[in-house]
Amino acid sequence: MPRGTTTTTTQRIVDSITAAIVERRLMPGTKLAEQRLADIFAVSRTVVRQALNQLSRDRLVTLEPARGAFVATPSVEEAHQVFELRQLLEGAMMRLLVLRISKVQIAELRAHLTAEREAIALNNVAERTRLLAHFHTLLARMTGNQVLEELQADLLSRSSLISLMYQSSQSAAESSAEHTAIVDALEKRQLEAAVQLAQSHIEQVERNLRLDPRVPDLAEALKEHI
Amino acid sequence: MPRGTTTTTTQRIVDSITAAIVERRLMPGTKLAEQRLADIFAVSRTVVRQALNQLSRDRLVTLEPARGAFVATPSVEEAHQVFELRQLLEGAMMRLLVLRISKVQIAELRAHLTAEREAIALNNVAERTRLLAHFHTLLARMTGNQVLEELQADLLSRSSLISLMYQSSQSAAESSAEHTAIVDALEKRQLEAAVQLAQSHIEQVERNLRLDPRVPDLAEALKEHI
DNA sequence: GTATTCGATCGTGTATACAGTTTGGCGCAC
DNA sequence: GTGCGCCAAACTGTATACACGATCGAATAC
Repeated sequence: MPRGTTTTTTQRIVDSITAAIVERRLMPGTKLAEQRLADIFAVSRTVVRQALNQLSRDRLVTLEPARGAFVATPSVEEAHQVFELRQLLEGAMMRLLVLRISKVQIAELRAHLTAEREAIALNNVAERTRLLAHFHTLLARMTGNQVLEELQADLLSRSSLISLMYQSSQSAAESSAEHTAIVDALEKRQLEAAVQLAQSHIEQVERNLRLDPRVPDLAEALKEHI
Repeated sequence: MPRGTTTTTTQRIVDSITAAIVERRLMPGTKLAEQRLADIFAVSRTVVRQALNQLSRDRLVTLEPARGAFVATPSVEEAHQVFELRQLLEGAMMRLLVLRISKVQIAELRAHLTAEREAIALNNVAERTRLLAHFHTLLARMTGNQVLEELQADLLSRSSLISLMYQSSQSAAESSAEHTAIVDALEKRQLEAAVQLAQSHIEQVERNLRLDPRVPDLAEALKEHI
């Protein structure tokens, strides 16, 4: 299809596969054969390859030479490193935001918090998951630093994959309460409190992953079916 | 050079172009036509396209739809954002390293500092530039966090492009002295001093860029030639 | 019955072909 | 002489073709 939307074709496939991964329709480790994807999206392998390359840069899929593309299976170590970096970054962001954040932005955050609580009250799982992640995107955006915002988006998508791989037992209500505490601290310009709250929030998210008892996927899968 | 040890054809071309950009053989704004690159590297456009896509993800080239690839010309704003993020990150790294760094690692840093001073004494410009950047790679590596290390590599390559675009008037000797002060603070586990030194070092690097008098390239170019 | 090797099939890696768009130049009108 | 428009060359975006390598199964040897 050579028509107009030239640049969006690849992106459409990237978005589609990303959504499929995040929404658990594609489980970690799943093979992504180029021709099958090409058939599904009614494009050539060329475009699919570009999409897979992008996804591999986002660490959502891994490319094994001469073997193909697979939905990424982040290791426990990688998971820890991602969350450690997020912890550093959120702390640093607080230092910026305490100085910079405006009343309008605080109001925007409050509105977001309300939306979070609504989705939780309605038990709208998909929406509440999206909103809980989007809170962090908002914070990054409010620094006014687009490079930082892009980095945050990167880390969030990786976190998303990690969370669904190591099923999180996180309580959404607790998360939202922690978000509220962070906004409170920001509003009062309490630097140390904001940093502390933001960092322990991320720590909490990581702690609620089932990281410890994991064994390689293969062994575990076999155990189930003896 | 940021990327891993995979020696595929595509990676070879990415590395080659990256080197050319960093070593100023390809100036910002230069058009990178696919067929010409394909001829030069004796491969097909397919491979060149993959390489250009990777480079655009690294922000070393920009892809304009239906127009082609160009060596990136980071804006003043983007430059500032990159350095702001680096400042945050280096500060955060200091907090980790003050807790984690070992005597062996300190020794490694000392050895590196010696190499820096040698290159400066010999006026070996290429080597001293490489070493001054590599100091920051080393710090990132010593956190033991590979995700952080990759991010740092990314930011350093972008900084490199920025530095050569907005010709830095940085004194290499001063930079190296600041590096030494950072290592001293780390060795003595002086948290606040280390953070302060690391951040003001990055600030210094940014301050030595010719960022201020810049206007959009077009307007400036016209001004010169009235 | 188990292990090993060989062959077929499938899939990736690269090259090439084709269609559509942008760009720069030439000519024509004013 | 200047400005506008049209045409051709060049280039990008996508599809297709082909070759090499990997994976899996079957058949054979032990």
